[in-house]
Amino acid sequence: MSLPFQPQEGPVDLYALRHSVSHVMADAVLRLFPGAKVAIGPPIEHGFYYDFELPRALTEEDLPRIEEEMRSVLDEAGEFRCIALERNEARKKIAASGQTYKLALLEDIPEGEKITFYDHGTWTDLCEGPHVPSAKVIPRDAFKLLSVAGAYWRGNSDNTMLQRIYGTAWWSKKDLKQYLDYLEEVEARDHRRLGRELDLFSLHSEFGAGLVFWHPKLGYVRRKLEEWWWQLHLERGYWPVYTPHVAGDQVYHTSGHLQNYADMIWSPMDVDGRPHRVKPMNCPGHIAIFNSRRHSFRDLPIRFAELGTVYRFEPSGTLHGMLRVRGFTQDDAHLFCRPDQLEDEIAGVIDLVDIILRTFGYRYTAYLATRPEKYLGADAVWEHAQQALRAAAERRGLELAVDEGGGVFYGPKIDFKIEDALGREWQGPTVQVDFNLPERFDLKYNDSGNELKRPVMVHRVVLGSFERFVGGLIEHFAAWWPVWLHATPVVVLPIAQEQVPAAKRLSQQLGAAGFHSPVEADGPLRKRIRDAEIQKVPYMAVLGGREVEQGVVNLRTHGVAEQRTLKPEELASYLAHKRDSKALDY
RNA sequence: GCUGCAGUAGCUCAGCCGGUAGAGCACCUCCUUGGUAAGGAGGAGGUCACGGGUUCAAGUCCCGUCUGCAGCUCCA
Repeated sequence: MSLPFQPQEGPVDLYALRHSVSHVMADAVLRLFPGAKVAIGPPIEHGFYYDFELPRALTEEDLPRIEEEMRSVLDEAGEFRCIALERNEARKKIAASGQTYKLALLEDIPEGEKITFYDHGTWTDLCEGPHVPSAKVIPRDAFKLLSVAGAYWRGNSDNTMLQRIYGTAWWSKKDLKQYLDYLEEVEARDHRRLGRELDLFSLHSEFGAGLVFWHPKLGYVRRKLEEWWWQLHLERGYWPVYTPHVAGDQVYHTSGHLQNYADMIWSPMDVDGRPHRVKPMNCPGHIAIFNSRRHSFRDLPIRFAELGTVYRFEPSGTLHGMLRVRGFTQDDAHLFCRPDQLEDEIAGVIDLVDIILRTFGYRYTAYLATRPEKYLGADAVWEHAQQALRAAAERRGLELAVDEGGGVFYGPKIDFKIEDALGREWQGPTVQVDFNLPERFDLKYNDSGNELKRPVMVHRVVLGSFERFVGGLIEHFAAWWPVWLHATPVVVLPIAQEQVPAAKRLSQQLGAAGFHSPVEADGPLRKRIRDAEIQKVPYMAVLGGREVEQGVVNLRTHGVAEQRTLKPEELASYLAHKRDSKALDY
C-alpha cells in the first residue's frame, strides 16, 4: 500500500522515527500502567504499534491520555543511545525489570548475534534499532495514536492475546494531516458505508453471515460486467459451462479438498443417506465435463468458463462486507492443454488480464510464484511450466517479480496485484498450473502417436470473485461508476411544471438510446440537484423555459464547473460515446 | 476461530445512579413551481438484536446466543 502523497524527508527515515515514537509510547504506557508488560513494538507501513499486557482492557478513550503522557516523555527524554550487552548481562537486566516477554525475545536472538538495547534517557528497551539520534528531533505535533486491538503474542492464535496500540508518526504536522485526511477518504469510500448509503447491497443475518444481497443498482453493475466478461471470453475461445452447486462427498475426496481443507467446506447435508456438500470450488465440475469423453490431442486446448458460485466457510471473525464472504461467484475458467500449448494459453490469459484491469484504470504488478519446498510432480514438469509462465510473460512484455518458493504444492502460478485509486493494493488475477488434479482425476487424451497422455490443467480467475472485485470497485470509484456501469447515469430535471412534458420526451429519447434517466420534478431545483449529487448521478439534464424554447438541454456534469448546452441527440450520442468507450471520466 | 468493543425508528445518534422511549435525515400527506448541493406545515414509524435471570419495576444490571466493528490468525 502506498499513499497518494510523498511525505517530507527527515534526519533519518520514517521507519526509524516511527520505531522511536513506539518506544516513547511504551515508556508512556508504562508510566500510566506501572505493572504493564511490553512485547514488541515495530514500525509498520504508515506508523507503528506496540503490544502490551495490561491490567485492564484499553479503550479509544485512553488514547488521548497516553498521547499526553508521550509529550511528557518527550520533554524529559534525550538521545537514543545504543547499548550492546553480553547475553548474561542482558538476561539479568531484563529479569530485573520483570519483562517476561522481553526475556523470551532475548532467547530468540541467535547465538553470536549482537544484543542491543536502546535508551532514550527515561526508558530502555531491548531493540535492534535503528532510531532517531535524539528524542528531541521527534516532532511533537506529527504523531497520533489511532486504535487499540487484540493481537496474539508471536502472532500465534494459541498464545495469549495482548493489547496492541496502533499509531502513526510523520516528520511534519502537514504530513500527519494529509495522512489523517487520507484515512478519512478511505472511510468515506468504505464499500460497506457506500453500500448502505447508496442502496447497493445488504447482508441479512436471518439468511446467514457472509452472504451478499445485490440490490438493483449494484445488480446492474454486475450484469454489465458479466455481459462484457462473456463477450471477452467467447471471443477468445472459452466455452460456457454450468455445473451443479451440490456434489457428493466422494468428489472432494478425490480432489483432496476434504482431506486438506475440511474446515473451509460447509457442513454436509444428507441426501439419500450420502453426505453431499455445497461446492467450494468449480474445478471438479469442469473436470467431470472434460472426463465425460475421451479427447484427442486435436481437441486441445479446451477452455471451460463459468461464473461459478461457490461457498467457503470462512471463520466468522474474518467476514468483511463484500470483500470477505462465505458465498461468492468466481469468474472461473479451466484450461486443459498439451504441454506444448501451455505458453500460448498463459499468454492469452495475460492479455485478457491486461484488457480487463486497464478498463478500470487499475495499475498492476505480477509475481511468478515458483516451486515450494513441498511439492507434487516431477522436477522436469515444474521446470517446463515455470519456463512457460516466464516465456509467456516475456512475449507479452509483462515484467515478473519472482516470489521464490511461493508456488502452491500442486504447481507454479502468476499472481497479479492491483493498485487502486487510493494507492492500496488488492489481490488480483491469478493463473495457476495444476499437476495435482489431473493425476487425482486421471485426466488424459490420445496424442498423435495414440498414446494416452496427461493434459496440463490451468486454473485462472481475472476478477477473482464478483463480490470482492465489485466491493473493491465501489471503493476504487467511490461509487462514481463510469457510464457503462451506471444504472442511472443521468437524471432529467425540469425547472418548473411547464417543462415536465419536455422532460418526459427527453427521458424517453435517452431511454431509447439505452440510458435510464428518471424525471425528477418534485421540489425546488436546488434540492433535486443536491439529491442527485448525493446519489452520485454524474449527469443532470436541466430543462427550463429557455431550453425548451430553443430545443436544447442544459447539462450539469459531476466534477465539471461549467455547464454545457446541447441538443438532446447530442447528449445521447455524448453519453453513448462515454459508454461505448468505457470512459473512466464523465 | 481468538481478544476487545458494540447492537435503541430505514439511516446517524441521544436516553444520568433502573421508574415501561426522543432528535435530525429519509418516508407519507398537504401547501410551495422553485435557474444549478437542503422551501414550509403536518403525519406515520420502535417486542430498545434474541433468549433467560435479578428486581415491585430492566433500553439501562447479570448470563447465554446471534450479528456487526477494530485487530490477530486465515483467505478468492
